[in-house]
Amino acid sequence: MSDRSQKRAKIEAPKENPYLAHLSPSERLVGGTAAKNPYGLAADHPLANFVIGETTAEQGEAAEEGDINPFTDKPFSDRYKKILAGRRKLPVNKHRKEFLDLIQNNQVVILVGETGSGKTTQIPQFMVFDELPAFKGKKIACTQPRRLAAMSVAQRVAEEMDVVMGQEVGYNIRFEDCTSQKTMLQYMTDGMLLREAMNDPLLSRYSAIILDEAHDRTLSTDILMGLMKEIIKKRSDLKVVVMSATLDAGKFQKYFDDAPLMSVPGRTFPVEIYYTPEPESDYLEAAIFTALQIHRTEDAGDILLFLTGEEEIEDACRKIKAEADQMPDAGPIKVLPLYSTLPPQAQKRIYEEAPPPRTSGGRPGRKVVVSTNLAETSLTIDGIVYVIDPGFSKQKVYNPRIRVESLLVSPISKASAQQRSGRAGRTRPGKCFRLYTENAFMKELIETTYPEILRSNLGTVVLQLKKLGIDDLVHFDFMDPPAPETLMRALELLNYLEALDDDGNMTPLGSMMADFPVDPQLAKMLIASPQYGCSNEIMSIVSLLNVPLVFMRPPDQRKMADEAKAQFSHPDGDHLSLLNVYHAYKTSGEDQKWCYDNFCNYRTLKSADNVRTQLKRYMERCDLDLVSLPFDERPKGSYYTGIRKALAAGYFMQVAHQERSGNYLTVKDNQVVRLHPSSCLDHNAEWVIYNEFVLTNQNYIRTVTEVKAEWLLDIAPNYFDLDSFPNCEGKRVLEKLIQRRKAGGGDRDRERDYDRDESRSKSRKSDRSDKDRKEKRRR
DNA sequence: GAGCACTGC
Repeated sequence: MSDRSQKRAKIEAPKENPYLAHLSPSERLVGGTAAKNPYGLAADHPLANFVIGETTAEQGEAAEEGDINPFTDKPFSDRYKKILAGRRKLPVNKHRKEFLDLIQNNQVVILVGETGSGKTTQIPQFMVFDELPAFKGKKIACTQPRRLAAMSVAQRVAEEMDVVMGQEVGYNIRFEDCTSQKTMLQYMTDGMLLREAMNDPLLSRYSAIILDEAHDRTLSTDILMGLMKEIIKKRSDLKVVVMSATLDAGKFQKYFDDAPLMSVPGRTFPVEIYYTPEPESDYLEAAIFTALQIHRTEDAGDILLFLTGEEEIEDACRKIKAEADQMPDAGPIKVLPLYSTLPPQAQKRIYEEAPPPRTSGGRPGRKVVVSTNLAETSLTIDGIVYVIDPGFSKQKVYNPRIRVESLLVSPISKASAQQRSGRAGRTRPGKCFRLYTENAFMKELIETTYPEILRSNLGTVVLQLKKLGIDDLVHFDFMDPPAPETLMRALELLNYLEALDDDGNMTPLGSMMADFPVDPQLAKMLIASPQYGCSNEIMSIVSLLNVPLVFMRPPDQRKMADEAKAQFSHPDGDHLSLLNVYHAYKTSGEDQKWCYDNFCNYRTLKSADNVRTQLKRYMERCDLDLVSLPFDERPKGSYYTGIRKALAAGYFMQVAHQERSGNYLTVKDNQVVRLHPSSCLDHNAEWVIYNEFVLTNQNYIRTVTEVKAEWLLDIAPNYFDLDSFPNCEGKRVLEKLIQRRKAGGGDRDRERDYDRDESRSKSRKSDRSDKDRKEKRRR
């Protein structure tokens, strides 16, 4: 006890300022001295007797049950009282005292709460009454991995506290800061808090930080947890609560040096689990069969089926619908797909009611939702009684050897299986059909899904850590330390980009790169772009690279869609086509109909424009010039040449060279790759840079633009140190080029670039017609 | 001649 009071020294009460008496407590706080503590409140104020860090559950509850809202000084509404009654029934409410005891006597508390426990809405409020953050000129933050959750929980809590959203309670997510000077409780995305930490490494604006959904183990949550361990050493006044849903809380507890753990039961209904007696050879077929079986034989109640991706889902939906419609002894069925790239209005259909029976008293109608992992955590569908879990999902994996991230259909974890089955018991008892054996569940499934940090390229993570002032990455206390090779790859990348020097220290350039909310390569490109006279264009291109594909291609209108896309094609590469699309979109007046007519995704373009506005703000903040080259500059083509050089300034490590065989080989790694068929690059380009390496049945490079070997040597001499190159044609070409330069032809070489550009474009046309003729002959 | 699980700044 005494230890704590030393840490959290009581604040001496200043004399109340009578001129502030007409203001609400939180308004009195802003900038005023009275604001510093609650003792500046009138004696009959609901919080008058509260001592920060020493309040009791009874005090908090009494204040909540009073007539006057202590944070606004307004009478509580009737709606508030109704909501309050509901809150009192949440499982977490019984643990208010226990929680306060723990948080008052410990700096870090781990809290395990199952779904429906109320932890996300109530715990932050418990803390508000104990911390009274506004009286200290501080705030309480509660992080969420997803934006939607941050927004909707904030909305809910604002209602529960009877305040206007964005005032005392608010949220802060990218593109939308819904907080004010008065905000004392702020929900936010974990990425947002991380970004804040990069500029305020002690997070001094907060008196308490709650990391919610920590079991999700997002990259940001993992970094934040490591950061919390650092910060609490330096800020004894900071309280930290780590909230998680799964049972592996012991791991969190251990990580935070045996912090106390509190467990709150959930409020869900029992779910009966069924396993298959034998392993299934074809999970898709088994899943469809099971869905139909349930539909024919089980009582009313909707079905949720988990599959791995869009194509599989659409396929399954068709088959289930077709077969169910053939069943004479079953009720009507409504089959609905759900995945993130589905347009929002199609996504909303999952909330539609199941169809009624064909005749009164007939077999029940049923809704079947066929979904990706989206329905496992991000979205909740009420009314689900039956869950079918084939046991697979697509997961990101990173291969540091070839530096490639890819998606792989993999078995899920036990935690994931549990989460899935839980979806059947939201509103009443349910059943979960696992399409694998109980033995497989027990012995083959891993406990929890590997955290993202073990499955990702860590370029951005390492840069962020450096920006946070963590110099010694090898000894940084990761909850799960990434493979040394993955860290090495990241350090190597950042060193070549000159974000880190040879000793691994962050350069001023690296510090600036970390400010941009994009991959390091793209950040480098943005920062270099003014030197190439084209920062306006690079901002547009980078924005489009940071949103999903803009080009729509409905299966039944492929030809039209491809024709529409061809209008934007630039012969030298896809990055320039993106620029064309952006420009056309802006010229259309950001017209939705124009997008529809041209097979462009309006929402995507709109969000790209949002991103661009943000990037522009960062560019200005970094004092980078916003410039364009004159379009009709002589020699011809220099406008696009400037842009391509700027692209190379960021992408010089993602280069492929075309061998005489016609194959492309990636530079240094010597992976055989092909241009993605969607590429608009229409001629044999010897050197290309690419945005993305897509690993499917074949190796593809996607979003590709032609560059010149000369540029690469100029831009990244360190990377193009040929001693480090494996033997290949590209290496020999570069060697010859270097020899020629040594012989003194360097500058003339560069002047001739543009001439060659023109001659190249001529030969390109003849290439094309050559090819066409050959095609015809073959037929 | 194609296949984008899901988030986030």
